[in-house]
This record gives sequence, structure tokens and C-alpha cells, in this order.
Amino acid sequence: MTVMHLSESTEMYLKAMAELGGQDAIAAARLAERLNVTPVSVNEMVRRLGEQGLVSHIPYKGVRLTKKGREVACNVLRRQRLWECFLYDHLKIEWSQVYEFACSLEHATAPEVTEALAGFLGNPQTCPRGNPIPAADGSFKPLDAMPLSEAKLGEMAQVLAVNATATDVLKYLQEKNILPGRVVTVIEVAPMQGPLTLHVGGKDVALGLSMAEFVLVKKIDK
Amino acid sequence: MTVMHLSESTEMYLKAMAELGGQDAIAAARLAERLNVTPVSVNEMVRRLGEQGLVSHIPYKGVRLTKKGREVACNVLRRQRLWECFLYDHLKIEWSQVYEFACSLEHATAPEVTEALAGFLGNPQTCPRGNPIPAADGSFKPLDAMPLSEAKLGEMAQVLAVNATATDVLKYLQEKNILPGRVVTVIEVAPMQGPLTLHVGGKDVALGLSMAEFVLVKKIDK
DNA sequence: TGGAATAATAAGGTCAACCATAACATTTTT
DNA sequence: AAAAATGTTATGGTTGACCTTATTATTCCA
Repeated sequence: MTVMHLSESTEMYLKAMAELGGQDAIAAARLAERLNVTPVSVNEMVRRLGEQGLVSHIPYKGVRLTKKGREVACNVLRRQRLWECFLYDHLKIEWSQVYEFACSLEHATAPEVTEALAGFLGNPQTCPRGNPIPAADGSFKPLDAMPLSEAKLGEMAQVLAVNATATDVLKYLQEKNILPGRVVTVIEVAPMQGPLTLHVGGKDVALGLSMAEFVLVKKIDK
Repeated sequence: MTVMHLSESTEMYLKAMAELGGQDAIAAARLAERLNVTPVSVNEMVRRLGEQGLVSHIPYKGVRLTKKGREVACNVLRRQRLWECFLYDHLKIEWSQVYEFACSLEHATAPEVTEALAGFLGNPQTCPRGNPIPAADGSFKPLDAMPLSEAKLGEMAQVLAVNATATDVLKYLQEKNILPGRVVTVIEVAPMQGPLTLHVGGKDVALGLSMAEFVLVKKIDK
């Protein structure tokens, strides 16, 4: 297999797709949101990625990673999350900033460096946001979790991972103590796509549904 | 002072100038060589850098870093060399590859990360190639050294630093044991810009003048 | 001092990744 | 089934950093 050089932009698109969708088709508009570009730009880029065999696009249905695309994406996620570990555990970088800084580093990381870093870190299994780190061969087992947005009134759940990437969102979650390991209780579910109200760390917190989608939890039986 | 975002390319030009010239004016052709671009491209870029107040260009005389340009360059060198330390000391990356990998990382490194990294490393003073690491404020004392290319027949000298950057050059120097700390003796100086022959580590080594320019040494009295 | 070598500038081209605007297609909702 | 919302495609534009080829300017050296 030819190891072409993939641009930073390409890596960002593939990573975003892996973070958002996993196996499923992703609406181009969702991609545009996460990458902060216009839907028109996404369309163009998706065409280019399609030509390279990295994604398949079914008009009006969404974009899906091909096998090849998923491999690349897992590799990007591996680099990203290993750097997150390093920045958080060793450099003591603020939790909410770790993603952002790791993201820049990730695109500048050669395979030799990735593997040496993994060794240095002791082959960690999860990043500070709780997400699993794909193995060197690209394999990784997804979390057995559901988005907090699907939790019902009165349910208790433990946060397993935070899949948000924007620093301001991460900062908000950090301030409100919605972090991996924490246990939250849903004490109100507002109608009309309204926010959830949670009890966590002795306090009540309102959380919009779209943010709650990126908080992955495991239900706890009472 | 406005903190505009400087492109990777800008950083590379400024860094190359700091590595090559220090205070002096640098011929555009030398820059073109080191950066592997055409002189025409250098000229264009130098104009852009001039407009940003980072360099001053005196036609037919050369390019020189302005105060502002030198500050940026020192900052880039700091990041570069700190990463070299990390890659070499902690990730055990091959000496000859360290520069190349650090170079990619350097452009992707936020100030917070730079300073946290410096702390993690214990504020090292030199990189694995022997070059001084500028302080956070940009200050740094240049080596008291001369290029090996200026050594005379019969002289002994200790290698203080290697200022080469190309991986294949570094690999050659590594194989021939021309590394910081080593002591070399000049046993032959060929005429017509010919190579130096050195005695180092029990072996004789031929070294072209242009390579010898990037080996910084301190003369040793016998 | 005149020619060679070197340096600079001009003109026009490429490429990736964006952008805006507008037209058109499809899906969803009412 | 029509209107609204969403998604797609077309067209044309921008920016940065490169490229080639050709011309002109300056410096160096014999």
C-alpha cells in the first residue's frame, strides 16, 4: 500500500468522522459544524477524500469512512490521545486545553515518534478524556457507553468519557465537574429539546442536549 | 505587540537565518540551499518577511534578522531544541533523526506547552547536537566556538556542537563519530577547497569543507 | 575594465483548502 | 401535495507558498 502523505486537513476530516460516527454515515452538516467550515467546503473536501478512497459519500444520506479511511483515522486518534496523556500526566497541562494542544502535535508526529511515545507512557489504554486509545495496528474496542443525552429522568450514571473537542466546551464541563469517573443523576429533563438538569459533585448543573451528546456514560442501577 | 500567527514557512525561514547567520547578513542563496527552495522563492518570501518587519533585505548584500525577527527565531530555536532533548533523552529516538522529528513538532507547539516541556526536562541548556537552548525571554549566549572548516593542519579540537540539520548529513557525522564532546585532530588539509582529513575515535575520516562548516569546535592546546 | 558569476525582479503558472453566492435536488414537515 | 428545510453542485474568488523561464542589475575577478 502506498503511503501517500496526508495533509493536516485530511487528517482532521477523518478524525472528526471517527469521533462523531464510528461506523455510521455522518451528515455533512455535522462535519461542517465540528470542523468550523462551511457545508460547501465539506462537500468539496469529501469529494477529494472520496477520490483517494478514504470515504464514501451517498448524496443526501451522509459520509462514511471506508476501511482504509478508518485505519488512517484510528492512527490519528492514537497519536492524538497519546499526546493528550503526555500533556496531562507529564506536562501538567490544564485538562480543558489538552485536546487542543495535542491536536496540533498529532499532525506533526512520525510513526517512530508515536510508538516511542506509547512506550514512554507505558501503553496507556485511555486518554484523559476517557476515550480508548487505538492500538498500533488500528484495532480498538469502542466504549460500552451511551450518550448522556439519552438518559432518563431519575437515572444515575457514571461518566466514562467526554468526546467534546472545543476548548470552551471542555472548560465548561470541567468547571461543572462533568468528568470521567464522576457519577451524575438526572434530576430534570426539560421538554422541547431543553436541557438536562444533573446532580453532580453536590451541585445541580444544567446541560444542553447537544453538549450531553458528547458525554458518554454507563447507567448505574440503584 | 500584536501576536499575529506566523506560518510554518515563516518560522522555518527565520530559524534557518538564526542557525546560519546569527547577527550577520545572509546570502539569499545560502537560505535557498538550506531550505531546499529556489532563490526566486526565497526572494519572494524575503519580501513578505520584510513587510512584516521580521527581516531587512539589502539587495546584493544579504538578508538580516530584525530585532523582532530574531526574537521569533530564538523562540523557534527554543522549541526545536527542547523537543530534541525530549526525543533523545526520553523517547530514545536515534540521534540523527532527532532534528527532523523535533522540527515538525516545533511548529505545532503552543507557548504553554513549550514552558511546561522546559520544566519537565529540567531547563536543559543544550540540545543533543550541542547547541545552546535560548531562554524563555529569548536571550542566549552563542557558543564560543569556530567552524571546524577553519582549523589548521595538525590542530586538535573538541567538537562543541553540530549545526547541521539534514538527516543524511547527521547520519554521516554520527557514523564517523563526529559528535559533541569528541576530540578531533586535523591530519590533512587538501588544496582547492578539498576535504579535511581528521583523526577521531581511532579512525581517519574525510570531511568536505561545507560539512565542516557546520561542525563547531574549540581548539585544544597540545 | 570587461566578462563571468551571482543576485534580483518580472511575469505567469500550480496546488490545496478555504470562502461566498446562487441554482438546483431531495427530504421532511405541515 | 405544497412549502420549508436541508443537502448538493456550479461558478468564481482568495491566499500562501511554491515553481519555471526570462530579463536586468550588480559585484567580483582576471
